[in-house]
Amino acid sequence: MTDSGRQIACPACPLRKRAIFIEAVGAELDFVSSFKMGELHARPGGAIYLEGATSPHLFTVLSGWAFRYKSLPDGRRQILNYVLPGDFIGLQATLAQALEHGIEALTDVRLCVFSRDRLDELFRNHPPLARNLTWLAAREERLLDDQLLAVGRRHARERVAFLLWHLWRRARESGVLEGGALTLPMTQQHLADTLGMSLVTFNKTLQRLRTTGVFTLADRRLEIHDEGAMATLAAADARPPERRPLI
Amino acid sequence: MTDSGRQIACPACPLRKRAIFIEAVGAELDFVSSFKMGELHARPGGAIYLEGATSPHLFTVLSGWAFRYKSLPDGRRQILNYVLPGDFIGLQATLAQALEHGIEALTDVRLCVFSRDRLDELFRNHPPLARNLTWLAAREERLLDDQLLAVGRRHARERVAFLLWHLWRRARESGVLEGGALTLPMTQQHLADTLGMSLVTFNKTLQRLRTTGVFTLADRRLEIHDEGAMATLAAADARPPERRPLI
DNA sequence: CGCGTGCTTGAAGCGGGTCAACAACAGTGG
DNA sequence: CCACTGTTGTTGACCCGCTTCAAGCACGCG
Repeated sequence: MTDSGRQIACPACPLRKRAIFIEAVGAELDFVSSFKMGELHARPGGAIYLEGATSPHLFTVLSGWAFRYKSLPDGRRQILNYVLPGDFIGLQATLAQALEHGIEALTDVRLCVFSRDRLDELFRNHPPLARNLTWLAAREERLLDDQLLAVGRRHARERVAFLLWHLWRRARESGVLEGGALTLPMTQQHLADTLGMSLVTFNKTLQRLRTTGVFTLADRRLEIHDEGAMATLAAADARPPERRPLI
Repeated sequence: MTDSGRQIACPACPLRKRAIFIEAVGAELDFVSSFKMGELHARPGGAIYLEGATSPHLFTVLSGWAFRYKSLPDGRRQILNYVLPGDFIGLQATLAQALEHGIEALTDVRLCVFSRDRLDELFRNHPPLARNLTWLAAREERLLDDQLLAVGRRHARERVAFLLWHLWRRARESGVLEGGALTLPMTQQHLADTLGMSLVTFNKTLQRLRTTGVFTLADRRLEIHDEGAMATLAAADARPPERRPLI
């Protein structure tokens, strides 16, 4: 993880142009600009947060993919969620306490760095931003609810379909779909660890799903041809994406 | 779900006396008092939130147990978390959107009712309370992280031990331990649905765990004799409970 | 007394886990 | 230039843990 040279000023942030993000008003944008301490660059495989460590920083992802995980003493790992551009991370930890999860970069990741110390100021002087933070926390919670339902109660087929469908939708929302296709930055081991299954089972389930023709996935290039059919395979129901705040 | 007669004024709330809750200062306590619209009573098995419905209300649990769940179209159910006295619920839903999870009472539950409409006012005029809300959302998220790790990556033995240990600790924090024992308000079916396993497996795993003597569970009365050993069985590590805000 | 609910236990089957081997490929160093 | 190595994806064989099916028991209640 190294400091990056070029900095993007918040009002000029390319993310803000995306339709999914609710536009911010001037005063708040000014505060966010001043709230931003700098940028950080993480390389693939690098730790953004270390499990069990403490960090005085909060981040917004500018570009790239990462994942949030927890692990057991013997090495078993559960991936909790993926982190995409526009996502705000670090809120889960309370001030003095150690992080209970780690975050690791999957690609090159550029992050806006904020100081935890100035959260008070944010809450005091910028209620709308405070509300946005809470909204984002609630959103994260909804994602976890879904994920928990998948891991706990969906069959292997449904789980795999669900994850691909989920990633597809999130990638589209975050604007990282390239020409109607998604290049997945993670290995099948990551995906298996997300779904609480073994690598082998993931692969074999994927093979069987490929025969449905509902999607194609080759060389990590995912294309979903029939989103409705995919949702059916996943035993999931689609709600339209909500516009969300960007900190 | 019916209206209850007697009302407790927030400054006199018996929950506030508990050491686990951070004491509130006057101005905020006054606002919470005015924020509180009334009380609600739910009977065992009654719905506090209906999956897929909308509700203009937020709640703090005054007494009793409930659980948060999601289900699949064919009836498979995943219990996401349990709700105990002092817990704040309803934040997960955004303003206009339908609730994506349900909450059902396990015992008689008394709830403080708040209006979602006045959240804006809370954020605008009471930054410390806003911060508390965010803190509580982050806490809920940490609980879900743990739960997801358990369901996804723990073995059946560890899962069952983990859940009992988890409930024990939360019950103690919320002050619902009676004479060093916890009377569980849920059936084994609930517990199995929490852990993403079948009722039969839960029961058989429980039988095997009973022989360790680390805890006793009979007639729904749980007693953990050696908390450290229990944590080992659960492949969990204990952090001391944190004091938390009460809305 | 009869019924419903929850707990317990046995038997049988299968879904997913583990072990193992190999192919494809990229990176490295001789 | 080409072995050598490590990573990722793929597939087969085998087995165990968990699920499903089934039945019996205890208890509370109308």
